[in-house]
Amino acid sequence: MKGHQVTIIDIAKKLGISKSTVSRALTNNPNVNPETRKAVLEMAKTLDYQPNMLALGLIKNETRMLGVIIPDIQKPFFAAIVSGIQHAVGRMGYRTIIAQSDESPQIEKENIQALMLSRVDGFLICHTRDTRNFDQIKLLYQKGFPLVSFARICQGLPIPKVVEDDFNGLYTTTQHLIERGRKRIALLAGPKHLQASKLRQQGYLSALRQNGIGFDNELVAHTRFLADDVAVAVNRWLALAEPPDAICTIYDGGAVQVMQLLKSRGVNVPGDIAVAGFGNDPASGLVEPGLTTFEQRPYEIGQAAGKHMLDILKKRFGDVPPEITISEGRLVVRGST
Amino acid sequence: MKGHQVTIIDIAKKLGISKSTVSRALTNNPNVNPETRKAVLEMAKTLDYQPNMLALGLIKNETRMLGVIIPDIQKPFFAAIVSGIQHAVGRMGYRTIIAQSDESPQIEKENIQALMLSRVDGFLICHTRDTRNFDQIKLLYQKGFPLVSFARICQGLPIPKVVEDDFNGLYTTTQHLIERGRKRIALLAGPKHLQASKLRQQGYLSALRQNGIGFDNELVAHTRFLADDVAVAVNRWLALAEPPDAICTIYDGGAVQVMQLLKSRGVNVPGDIAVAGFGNDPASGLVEPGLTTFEQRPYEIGQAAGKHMLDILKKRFGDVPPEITISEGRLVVRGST
DNA sequence: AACATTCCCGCAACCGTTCCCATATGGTGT
DNA sequence: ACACCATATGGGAACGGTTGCGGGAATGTT
Repeated sequence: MKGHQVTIIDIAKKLGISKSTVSRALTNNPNVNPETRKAVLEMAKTLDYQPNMLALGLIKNETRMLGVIIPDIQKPFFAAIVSGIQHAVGRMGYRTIIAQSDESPQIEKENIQALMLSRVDGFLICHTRDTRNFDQIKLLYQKGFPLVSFARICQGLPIPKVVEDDFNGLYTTTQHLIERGRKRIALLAGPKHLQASKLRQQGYLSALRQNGIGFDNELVAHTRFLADDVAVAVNRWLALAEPPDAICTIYDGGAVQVMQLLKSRGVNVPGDIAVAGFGNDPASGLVEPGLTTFEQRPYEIGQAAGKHMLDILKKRFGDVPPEITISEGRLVVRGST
Repeated sequence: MKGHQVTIIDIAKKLGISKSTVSRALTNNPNVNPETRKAVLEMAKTLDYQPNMLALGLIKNETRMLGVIIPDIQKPFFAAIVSGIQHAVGRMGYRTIIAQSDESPQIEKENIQALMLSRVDGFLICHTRDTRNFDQIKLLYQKGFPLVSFARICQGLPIPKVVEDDFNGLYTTTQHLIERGRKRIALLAGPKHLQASKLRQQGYLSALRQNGIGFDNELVAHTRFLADDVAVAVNRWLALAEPPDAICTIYDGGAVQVMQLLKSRGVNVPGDIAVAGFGNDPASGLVEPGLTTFEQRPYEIGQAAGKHMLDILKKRFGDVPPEITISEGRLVVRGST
């Protein structure tokens, strides 16, 4: 059982002085006799005094805690982002409360509510794949909470955002496949309404257009990033009169699943169909053949998001420009193409 | 900028009653007129009142926050544990502050200090691979903090612990290799002082002994779970007059590295040397050939740890037995053996 | 009608800290 | 001797809630 907490009053009593003086001594206030300060500091050490952050937070109205909302910590992408955020804000003494939405907009909403009650000093949010209603985050904005949006961002709010190199990534990857002589390039996309998915699809389309390759609607499949969606898409493509000779995906997880499906069907990769991914997840270097993919550095995305948050927290009064940071990537060519 | 926070005093003023009554109405205290309560509740809603958890925490001396200390959130094992913990304690309204020690005992110590100041209601700790001094966690115990130790546990403290199926895992895996006809089975272990590594090594030794296979000290290598250590070990084994015909590892990450090294040396797996792992990390199903491994379910380990914590928090006064939970596993046989 | 009981409600203390204001003390300038 | 100032300290309000205690009004009991 936790016994009595040592408070500044205990120190004051032991020393026969007032708690005001103890407080001043502890906070490096100059209006205190050096000898008194020394005595207080010593007594604090011998009593093993620990300041009560709750009381302090009540006065200052800050907790030095940041709320981080992500869909799923078990995805390497989000884990790396979290790590980047923590290392960025940790240096300034901020702690992070991680909340998982499990890709549920409802849980996302509840998490925001709960963290608001916990009086976190700010939010770093990556929405679920299904979030279409941004009322909650707008509410946060209205209430004046420092906000940073990353990866799956909320548009239309003047807050800092950090995103992946979406357009460029798929443009580069598609270009690469075309250079490898592929003519019928399929695209495994994400949810239609998701901005990141849209941009990646635009990159893909742009590369096709620029190379005079006609766009075939049959070759684009939208998924919710679920294994079943991928299987349906691959089955459909393989059943086509003219199946694709390459499959470009907007996420590595999907690419790995595509490769496994093709392998089980006896389709040779890259001989019959080349496969490319996006992200350079740990998995992409492990599969056989290695997956060609557009590398992203989620750790750095996290760091950038964390730094934006620190900027807001610091300048609290001189508004921070709602800068949008694009995390640069590069193509990693492996055996799958 | 965050404007004025709505407090119970605001509600009280608007309604012309005292803040005590408002407080009682809001906390379902029976000593309040149903009509008054209704009025308060309505006013709270129209004013969008949010209770201040800091003030509440100051009184109750609790934060409903739990500190979780892990070496590295980017390791799938720890990410899954964190997820399990969060889902277990989240139902009871507890939030988790995740702190990474980056495998540094010093940072681990600092994290514990910082979270103590933040007045978390309890700690769930997995130590670094190098932690040998457990003074910090013992201090926490003395101070009466609810404590749960998992995976890399602190022995000698009467607190709940959740561990992997260490002994049994390596016993089973080694037995499997022997059944496959392997005679010279090497062991890639972890740090010598780490309890989990010790137990796994004992499982390995036990299986050898039981099958009348002599123990060869040359065939055991200790690592700090680093890639360089693995390379050194593999090089040493391959240079032996009588190289091993199987390599058993105590962690999947090491097994994957071993397989890559062997492949780059032109050694056939499992033809020349069989390889087995521990954990069933996501990677083990992706490599070629698939890695035979002893499955662990880190998500469940996290859940068990979270439940232990809830038990302590609930029974606060009727001590909880310092139970040790072993998370059962099973052998997953794939191509590498 | 007098008294006990119940029901609501307000007052004030408290949690641990910061910070403004008042005050005592001693030294300096005139 | 007096006003004046700097320095060091104490007192108390404030942050936003909870809670024990006491009191007044309404009701029930004899």
